[in-house]
Amino acid sequence: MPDPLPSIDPNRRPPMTPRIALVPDQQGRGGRLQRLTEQGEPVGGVLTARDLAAAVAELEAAERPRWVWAAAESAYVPLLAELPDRLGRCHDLRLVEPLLLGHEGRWGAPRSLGAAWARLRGLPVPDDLPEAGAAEAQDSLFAPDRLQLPPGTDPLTAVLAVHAEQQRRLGAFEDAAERSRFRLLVAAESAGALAAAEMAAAGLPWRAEVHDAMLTELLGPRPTVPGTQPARLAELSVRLQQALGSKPFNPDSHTQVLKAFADQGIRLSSTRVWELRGIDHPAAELMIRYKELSRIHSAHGWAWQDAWARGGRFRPEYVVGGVVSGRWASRGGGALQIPRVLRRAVVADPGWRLVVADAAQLEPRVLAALSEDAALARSAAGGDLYQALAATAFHGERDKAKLGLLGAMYGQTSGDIGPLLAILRQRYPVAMGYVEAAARTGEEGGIVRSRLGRSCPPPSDAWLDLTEAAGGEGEQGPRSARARGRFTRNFVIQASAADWALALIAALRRRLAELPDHPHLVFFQHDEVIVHTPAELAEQVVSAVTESAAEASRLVFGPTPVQFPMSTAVVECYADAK
DNA sequence: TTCGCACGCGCC
DNA sequence: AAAGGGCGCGTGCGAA
Repeated sequence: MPDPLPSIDPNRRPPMTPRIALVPDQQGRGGRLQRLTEQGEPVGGVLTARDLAAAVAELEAAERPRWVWAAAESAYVPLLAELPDRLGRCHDLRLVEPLLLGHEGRWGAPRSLGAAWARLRGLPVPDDLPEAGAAEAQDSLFAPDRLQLPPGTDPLTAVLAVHAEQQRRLGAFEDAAERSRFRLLVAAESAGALAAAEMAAAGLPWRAEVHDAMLTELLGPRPTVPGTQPARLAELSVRLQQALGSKPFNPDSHTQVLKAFADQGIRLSSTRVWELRGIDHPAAELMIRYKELSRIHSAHGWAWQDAWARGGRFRPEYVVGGVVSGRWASRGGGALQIPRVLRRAVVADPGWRLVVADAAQLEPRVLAALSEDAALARSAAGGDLYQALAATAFHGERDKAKLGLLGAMYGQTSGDIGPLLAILRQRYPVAMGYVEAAARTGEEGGIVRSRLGRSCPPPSDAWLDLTEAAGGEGEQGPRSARARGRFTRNFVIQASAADWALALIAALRRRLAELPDHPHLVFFQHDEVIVHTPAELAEQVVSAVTESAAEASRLVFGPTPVQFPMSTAVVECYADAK
């Protein structure tokens, strides 16, 4: 019986894509290949390749298979520089294993190839190694074998067995629609592994001289002696001490700052900027300015540039599935937290452009599609969702519509948001009922899942003890129960938005590969992508983005009146995109 | 000296 | 006036 939803497939020939397992040699450039059926049965013999990249490139061109490997870090990254074209599809065992474990309620079980192999064979299951950054792996001549296989185990044998087992578990979903969506999740997560490796290799174009000029303007010239404070910070530090009439103190120390203000009779509960803003004292403004500049210096200053943005590219490392909701995390350089002010340094190469695209109001649209609330879907049928919501329910007051909807998705209860939530509940009972049901499930210790089937973590033992002890007393249950309710309430939306974004990335990288001259993804941040492209292809890239968003919507949500518009900009500099 | 935590702020 | 989901990371600081 055909699945009700198609899987991601460039040639629209689902679902029988040829599969080839790929295992590189421990050293050298060779490796082994094994053709597989969909179920993971070997077909024919093992092919040994002296030049793995050449063999892979040839098979990719001829068959467009789905490559099966233990992990992209070990199987794809080393090949990347030698392949003439990107690979189209893969099944990444290391990423699929935790998706399956989570769905099976075996959250937290070790996820390496070796662990999956051990479970299959009834062997002692090795713990996962702590995550290692790329720099760490490169520095070590004897990088640990991250596959965690028992000594003497043939990696190809383990890859084949674990892959067959994963395919069996995927096929074991009883509900056909659920199975189909989870298969899509597996394909999309694996596509994420390809995209992440490619983006790390490409890097985000970064003009060090622009960055340097900005730092110099804000902070003063780069200190020649490492470890000394830039001039502006040192000046502010002195002026702070004068303003507070205090002995020298370290403005980076919360305790010392609190004490210095307290000596002036100003009692602060923290040194947060919003709290300082309410203080009528010259030192407060100086402190705020100091924190602004100090933050830029320590988080994205010259040291950061030396470490992460050399050779005209910022090269972070993306961690696919690094957040439980399915959002990506990053390791090194704070890739997902580039301050807006520094976007001036992100500049396309000469003759090239940046296509900056973000999904407008993604999360409320996801809520509309998930909950199938017809009234909310009408507001999400295009254009400005908050404005449409305001026109319908908030007398045109957009701010109130936005605040209310965000509050509903995050579980906010306090402040003057109550009346807004009441209006939303009355006008959009289906959508509000959806998030409230998710919250109740969480409060009761249950599990919720994203649209494609990514599971949230179960409550911890400590949480169970706490809520047990509280015995459901109190108006809304104990604090920890309500906190978990907020988490699961948000999880269904954030994780489903991540599902959609992964599908977008998968579709977009496929469409980009069809264009000449390799426009390529260089940045991905939750609901935003940047493509670096030859200028003459920019409009085609914009079309590819728009089409990919429509494809992602169709794949993840099926037929829905909800639109997921992308706002796109073709620019030379990232800072000009908004 | 090293490690882990709290804080605070950057991004979504 | 503060508030409410998810992260990474630099700094200070006390414990080990």
